[in-house]
Amino acid sequence: MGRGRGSVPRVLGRAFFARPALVVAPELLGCVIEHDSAQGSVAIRLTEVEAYQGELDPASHAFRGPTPRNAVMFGEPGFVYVYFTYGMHFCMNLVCAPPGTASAVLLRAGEVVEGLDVAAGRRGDIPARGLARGPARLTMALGVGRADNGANACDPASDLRIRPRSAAVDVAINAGPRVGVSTGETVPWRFWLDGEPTVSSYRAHARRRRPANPSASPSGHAQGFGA
DNA sequence: CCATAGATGCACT
DNA sequence: GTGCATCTATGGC
Repeated sequence: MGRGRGSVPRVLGRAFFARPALVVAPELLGCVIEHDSAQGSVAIRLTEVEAYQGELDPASHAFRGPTPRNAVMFGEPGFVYVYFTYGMHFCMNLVCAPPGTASAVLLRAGEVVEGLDVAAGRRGDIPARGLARGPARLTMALGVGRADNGANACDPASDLRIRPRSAAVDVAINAGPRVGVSTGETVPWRFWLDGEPTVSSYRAHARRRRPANPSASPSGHAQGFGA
């Protein structure tokens, strides 16, 4: 499904990912992640991502060096790092920077542009914009799990691959603090497309037994650059 | 819309 | 044992 007979899907190249996550992340907005499975293909146009800066980044799984779990992050750019969290959710990253540098971009949300029925079968009968609104929801809608850890998204023959933007991004790219992270960093490492209903609403990580922070931006559609 | 609680497996201290 | 790069259900406004 989704490709002409005998043609090969166009994918982003290794060189695109062989740069720091902070550079790659905003350029991924509008690109399309696609997964083939026995149930059919699902494609999602990315509307929200987050950069993780490996050993420089206290919030990164790679902050304390390589482990069996995060090994893929230290490997080839353009490969997929899938992790399991909260006892029930999978989230997926695209690895950035040359091997040895654990830089990666978390895919946080997107718009299902192909395989709507397949995605809905996995996520249930909810408004379409909610199918991939949130990193674990996006992964579920795609049908991605443990088995996809280490897949090469730059391989056109891969079941899990990343396509370039099919159209220019004609809205503002917003930047803000990451979700679930409290490192006190001043650099905004979360990026999203302005006005997208598929962007997950921002919550300043519901810390256990701590009052809500009234100074945090409560909206998923917060201000853009320099605002 | 917003806020909170509970679920639940596992990597790592 | 602790704490998750989270989600859903349920409650209030």
